[in-house]
Amino acid sequence: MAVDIPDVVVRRLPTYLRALRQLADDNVDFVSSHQLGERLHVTPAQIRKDLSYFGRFGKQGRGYNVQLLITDLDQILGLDREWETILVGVGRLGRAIIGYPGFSPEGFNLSAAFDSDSEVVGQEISGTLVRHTSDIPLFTQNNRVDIAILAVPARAAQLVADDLIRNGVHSFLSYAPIPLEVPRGVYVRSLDPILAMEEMTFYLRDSERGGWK
Amino acid sequence: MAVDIPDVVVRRLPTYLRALRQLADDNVDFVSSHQLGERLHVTPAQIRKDLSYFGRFGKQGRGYNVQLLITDLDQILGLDREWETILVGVGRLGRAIIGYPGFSPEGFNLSAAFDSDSEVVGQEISGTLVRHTSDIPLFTQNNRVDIAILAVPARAAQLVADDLIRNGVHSFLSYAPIPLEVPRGVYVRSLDPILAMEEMTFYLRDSERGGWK
DNA sequence: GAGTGTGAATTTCTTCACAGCT
DNA sequence: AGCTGTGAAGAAATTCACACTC
Repeated sequence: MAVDIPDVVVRRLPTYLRALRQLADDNVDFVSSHQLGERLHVTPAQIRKDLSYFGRFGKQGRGYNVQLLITDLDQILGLDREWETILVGVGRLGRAIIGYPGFSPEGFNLSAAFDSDSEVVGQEISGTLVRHTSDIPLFTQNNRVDIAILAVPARAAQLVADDLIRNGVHSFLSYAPIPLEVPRGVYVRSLDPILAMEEMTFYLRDSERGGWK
Repeated sequence: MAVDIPDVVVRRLPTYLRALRQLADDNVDFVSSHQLGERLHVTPAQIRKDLSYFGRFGKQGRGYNVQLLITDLDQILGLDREWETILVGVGRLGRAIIGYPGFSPEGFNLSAAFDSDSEVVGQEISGTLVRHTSDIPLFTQNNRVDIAILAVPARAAQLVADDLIRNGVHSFLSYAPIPLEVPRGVYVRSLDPILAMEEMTFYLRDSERGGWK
């Protein structure tokens, strides 16, 4: 049972995994924390320390076996299984998400899409049938839902999330530009372009042409 | 000249600003760090400390004047002006971004969109003409570009970024699921759904039904 | 010889606690 | 009386540095 892993560590693991997969594609067998760190702009010590929370994966003098470490990280991150996801909100962004080919290779299966607009309900988009949001309770009763992806307008996001939580969903990837208010034990990750942009403008603010760091 | 502001602080400011705007909409005149912190699940001390990096905005015994603090944060974050942005990649995601109504109220003006697919070049989407990526040099010569939003496939992202950097763009919001390799002085913020999902599955991994925190 | 794993040192970030202003 | 702003304390994260293993 994972006990006391700092959040920042968990946040870095997927990036390590991605770099390792790339190395594997390039038929690299072993990689040192130094080499990996160079690729990712992370110090070698950080990589070693991060991994040490989970076990001992390296070989002294050699580094890490790429394939083995991929397998281990897959298991640590829970990527050695399928995750059932649903999408709520089938507007322009929702459609882009449905059609996004990146989820399925990682084990994320989009099992259903929901919208409240009767215009779009009943349509099949990129192979997924769009259901009415009022069908959510029935669907969650009969189907496993591990993660809900929210692509609804800001004003609807909280209500939709509340509804999903009531129906047993406790993990969200939200594209809505508002902070969702959720009870303890519900996990939310937010992808908010506005927050990201506003953070950038701070650094851009008084730097016409480079060199503000 | 802003000197030594921790990154984490800058990352929180936009969330404060957002909450303050909401309070302003509700005609709240003054807010204490305690009240604001409660809304955002942040400790009052953190808010006070964060703001103290930039000046003294509060009134003892009263808290912060909401309107005034909004104005100050707007200025601190550089949101008291227009920012010229361009979009590269007009696929499904790119179209969603072009149509997203959230950017313009924050002062982000999408001045052009680019794609390499001749099918879409020349089309006007949500009022923005799509140009060919080969027009980027000419465009950047004649127009200010503060931030480029990348919505291109992973395999194209690095090349597109390199090209833009050569043409003087040094700030990116990237939706591509790869870590962009950029020279010093170029700022990249990445919105990567896969990384976010993989972080979540770690916490979900061995918790069927809540309580893993 | 090369590179891990890890306590210890260091740096960074957060919280405390209170003097001082309104 | 109430709440800010901030040094100082405390906690967390990162980096160092080296004993140890392959």
